[in-house]
Amino acid sequence: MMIVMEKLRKHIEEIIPVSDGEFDYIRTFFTKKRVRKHQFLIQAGDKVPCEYWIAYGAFRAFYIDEGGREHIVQFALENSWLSDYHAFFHQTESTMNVLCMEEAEVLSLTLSSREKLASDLHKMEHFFRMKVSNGYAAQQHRIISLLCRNPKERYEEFGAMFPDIIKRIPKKYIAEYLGISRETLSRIHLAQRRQIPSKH
Amino acid sequence: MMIVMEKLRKHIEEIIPVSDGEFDYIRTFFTKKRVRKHQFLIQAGDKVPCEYWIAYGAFRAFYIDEGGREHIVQFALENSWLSDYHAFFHQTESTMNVLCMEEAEVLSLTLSSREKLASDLHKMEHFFRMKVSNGYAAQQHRIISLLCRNPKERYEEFGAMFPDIIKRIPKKYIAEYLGISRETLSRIHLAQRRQIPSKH
DNA sequence: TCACAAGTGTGATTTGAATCACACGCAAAT
DNA sequence: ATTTGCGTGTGATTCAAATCACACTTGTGA
Repeated sequence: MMIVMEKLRKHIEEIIPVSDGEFDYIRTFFTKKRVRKHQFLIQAGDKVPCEYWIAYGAFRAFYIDEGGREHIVQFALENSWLSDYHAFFHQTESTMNVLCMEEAEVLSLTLSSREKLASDLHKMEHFFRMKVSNGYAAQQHRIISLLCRNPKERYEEFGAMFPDIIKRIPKKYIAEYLGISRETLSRIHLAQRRQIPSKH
Repeated sequence: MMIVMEKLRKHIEEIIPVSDGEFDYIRTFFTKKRVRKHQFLIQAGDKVPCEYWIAYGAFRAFYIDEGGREHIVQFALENSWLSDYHAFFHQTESTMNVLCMEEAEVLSLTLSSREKLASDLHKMEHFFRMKVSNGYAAQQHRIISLLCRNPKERYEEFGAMFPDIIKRIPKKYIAEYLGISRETLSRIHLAQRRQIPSKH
């Protein structure tokens, strides 16, 4: 649908101005894809030719450890970019899985397209730099949170930062993101509900 | 010293080719600074006008939590870039401290210089994008390590990835980086020495 | 060179969170 | 409409790592 491309344009224009002519060029690099719930966008062991921009829908990117436990690396809702970036940049096999949690529409961008876009249009190089810089700062925040805060504090901070995710995503996955057991998060969550009695 | 600038040029040329003329321009944005052991490069509460490239020396960037405990965000040895990037990008007050651990020489770059350099020279925009992309991937690795691995595994992984840091930096700081208590790391370390008897 | 600080080792004790085990309600698939 | 599975709540138990307490060793600045 046209709407998806228009949405991408809006997203890009949050960082850089884009003329009609430029966007006609930019759009040619992207390929639209519909993804259904429970479908994998990336599976561990796959080559990772693309990164994805989420027009709408919800994904989780997770890593499975030796013991078979899932650990969530990233949640991605609309307007997020998503891939196994290590595998994507180095064109190696993925160590991560990316699974669709809500029916989605995404635009994919291959590495060569991305690099061509960045080298052809200085402003797109700038756009990608800004995006990854923000991601870097956000990840640093998460590292500090993992190092400094206990489960309760991490959950509260997460809730304050991402109220939309708390509402949409099952708690068990929030627990996997925060490095907390399902049960511990349930008890924290209960304690919170006791403090703030329901408003209806 | 000239040598420092030459070293910077080599560092940049690992990513992009740079002509003599270009480098004469690039170098004008950087300011050399000597830093002594125990000196702060950034203190929590300071404005953060610059990021720094380490020509030689060693720094630790750490965050102090409410309980007064230090948590190490980054070690930076020669050829690393270092700042409180959140505060730097947003030109707000630092929440981190950066302390010199070994006499150092650094080149500082203000935010406006950095952005001018990136917008004047497309290839420098590319350079900075590559740098931050690599940092992003490295941080993601660290997050996965914090989520998936126990203290022993984290220490062993760290040792395998950064043998130079293990040698140069006191173990107590490694512990703070890994989110482990000093004592636990000491016991892990002892267990390792028992397994691999000393070679002399 | 001497004294004090910083870093490390090691035992005993405590504790926060994981794990185990089970029940219950709701959503989705047939 | 009903069965199956997924997400959640909750108690009992275990356990890994933090904390506490102290000694020893090394580095270093006056």
